[in-house]
Amino acid sequence: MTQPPRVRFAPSPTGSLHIGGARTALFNWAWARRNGGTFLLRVEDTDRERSTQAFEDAILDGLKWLGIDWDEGPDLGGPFAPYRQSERLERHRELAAKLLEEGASYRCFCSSERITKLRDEQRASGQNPAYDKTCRGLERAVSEARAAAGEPFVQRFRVPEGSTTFADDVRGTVTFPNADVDDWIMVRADDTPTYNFVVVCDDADMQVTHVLRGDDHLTNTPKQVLLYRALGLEVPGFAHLPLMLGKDGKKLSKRTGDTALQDYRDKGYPPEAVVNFLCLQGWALDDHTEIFSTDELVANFSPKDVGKSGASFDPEKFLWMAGEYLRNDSLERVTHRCAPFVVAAGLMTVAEVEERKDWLAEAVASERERIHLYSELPARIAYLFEDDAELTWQDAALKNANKHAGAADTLASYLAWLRPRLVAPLDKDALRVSSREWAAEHSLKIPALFQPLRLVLTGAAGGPDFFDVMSLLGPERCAARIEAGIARLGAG
RNA sequence: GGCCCCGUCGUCUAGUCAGGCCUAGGACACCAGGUUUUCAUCCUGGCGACGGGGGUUCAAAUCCCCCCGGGGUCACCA
Repeated sequence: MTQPPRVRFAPSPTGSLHIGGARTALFNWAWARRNGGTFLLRVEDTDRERSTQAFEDAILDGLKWLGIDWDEGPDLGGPFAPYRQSERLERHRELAAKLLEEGASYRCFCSSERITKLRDEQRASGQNPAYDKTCRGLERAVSEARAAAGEPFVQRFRVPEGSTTFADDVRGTVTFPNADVDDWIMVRADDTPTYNFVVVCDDADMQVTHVLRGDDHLTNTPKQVLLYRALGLEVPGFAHLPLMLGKDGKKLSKRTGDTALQDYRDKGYPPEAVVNFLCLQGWALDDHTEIFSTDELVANFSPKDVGKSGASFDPEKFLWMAGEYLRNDSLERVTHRCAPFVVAAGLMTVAEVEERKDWLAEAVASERERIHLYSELPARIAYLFEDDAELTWQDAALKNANKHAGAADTLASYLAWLRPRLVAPLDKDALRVSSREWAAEHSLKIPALFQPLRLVLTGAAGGPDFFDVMSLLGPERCAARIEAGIARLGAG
């Protein structure tokens, strides 16, 4: 290994962070961390119309949420500041002027109307749309004179003959015939530089050694490689990551569903699960490991191991993975992360969450194996917040209870026995055992007691062990629910 | 359409570079059992793929050719 790699993630703040972009960032970051390299962030905000500070903030926030940190960036600064493309305009112009001076690029006075017409005609006659190089042969004096006279022009790159080859860690050696590369525009008529131009200027200035980015940039690469050479710069290594596809097999787009990272955050996905799942789209730790930590990613990731084919996003597996993380994480952290959703659902206030932290943790513990996302908790524990006399009974639960004749009497009899044993804190294990004994002594099958009991305590057909529920409810509310239930069952 | 890329269970993938260890492994989903007071978790088992056709070879998911299918890209967007 030579120098530690310098890699970058360069989002444009024209929208929220896309999960495909998040994966690209993640791979870049992992590669840098694995090799003791540098991971930098550069904001590509050259599209002044659509770029906003709010999007930039949201993108950085999303990366942080995933646990990605960076060594240089718009917020941190660094040795190659500024890290916002719009702030590097002078440097871009300097390099553009140099290229023009050297003849590596040329002024093109063709109007955009002419170009559009040309393209239409080419397409109509079955040709490939490309600039016809009308201005390529303009003599320097003529070019200078027309520019001096105020005639508008763009600056085009003079693509040489031959072919362009570059190394790609994912695809191997890639070669494009230069004949297929258009004399592309570097600087627009309004004197602003275009993406393919600035990306090279900035990557070169920031001494980026490896460019890992989406596959959709593959055809831009020969243009950029040619530019590096024209600038007399060393060409970096590339790795074009296969695109993440939607269910329809097409490139994920904002239209086909939840592609914004923020959506997953809002939905209550654990960020660790998001990281893990994203990695699995195109990369695998080995032949059998599904769940792995960020540390394991960092210890093993290489762009050379990324697959070539696109991956269709599978929401079901994603949900499963979220559940895995939720079940295996510490109770404290799961509780902490569930709390905002409990508050948002109106079940508890922020103050209550703080005061009854242990109680909430107990509630989380009672339900965590039944949920996949933090956001699913409120609905599962809502029954604990209901009025004891008017608990909502689900049909399935009532049906189960009614399977047993004399359910109301059974409950009444059980409550008489239970009441003195309802204390706080509850010895759940002891009560579970003795309750079963009670049922046996009264010649009752276990379900004949427990199904009616589940109905009156939770109102649901399924749910946690109800000695957990009793503990959560506390002695008074527990008794109140059973009493109310007996009355309701008897009346029904 | 031109150029480029990709093609292993429905999905994510291991295996392809260095042909035999692959009667193709793991995971999600699905199905069937087991555990459990219920639901869920968990455990066991099952279902299920080398896109097709030709070669090369003693031997091909792996190498070659053709076909088919899918995708990306062709802006004074990034």
